[in-house]
Amino acid sequence: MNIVEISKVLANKTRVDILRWLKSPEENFPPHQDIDHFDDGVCVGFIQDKTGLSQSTVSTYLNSMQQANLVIPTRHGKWTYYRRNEEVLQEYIKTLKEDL
Amino acid sequence: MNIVEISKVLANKTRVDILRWLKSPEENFPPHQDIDHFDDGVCVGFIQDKTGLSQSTVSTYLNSMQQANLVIPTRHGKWTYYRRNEEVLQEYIKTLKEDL
DNA sequence: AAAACATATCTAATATTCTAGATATATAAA
DNA sequence: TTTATATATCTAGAATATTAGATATGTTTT
Repeated sequence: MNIVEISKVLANKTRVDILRWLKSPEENFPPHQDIDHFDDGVCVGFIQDKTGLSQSTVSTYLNSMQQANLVIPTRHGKWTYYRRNEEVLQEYIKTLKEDL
Repeated sequence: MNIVEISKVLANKTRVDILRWLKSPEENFPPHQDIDHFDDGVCVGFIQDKTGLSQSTVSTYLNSMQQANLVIPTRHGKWTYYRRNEEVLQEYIKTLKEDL
């Protein structure tokens, strides 16, 4: 867990928004086609629509968030679902509280 | 209090180090010339020495940290002392915990 | 097997950050 | 009141981040 790397992710409004949206997917996204839950998160296309940014930009953002271990991808057929990594998010906040 | 602006400050190792050093100045810096406490923080020169970076870079860093309200400057004669703004730091962590 | 769809990666242009040297300003010392 | 010291600001080059279009890859459908 790296404070600087995670802070870089949070240094962008869209990426912070994505993390917030993923906190309650049922409130922020339409239901998926094949499955009726958000246990593995939300597909890239839905996140892209919500941001209004290009597909490649959103994919790049999600990749950087994954590098920092803030989200976890799961492949379901042709879709990739992303969900929050609550452990790392908690650990980040705990580290800030204790070390910063 | 702006999550993105503060995260930008924390997205740099040196700036995180400075905040940590300022948490316990007596452990991290030599005593000042004119005063025998760190109530108003630490002068720029001491911080600069500890970072190993140029004077202008450190001054720029401290300025950005002040813009984000993470540190408070106080002028004492020809020196400027910087100390942490604990309220804003606490508020940032609280906001992350609640909103993120 | 070909076409369609979802996502990832590559490429490149633009914007921002990083960093230091030079210069300016403010205060103290001689 | 000139000189020295501490810090801030200006300028500019290098590095990194932002962003989208084009292309590649993997999966499903026909």
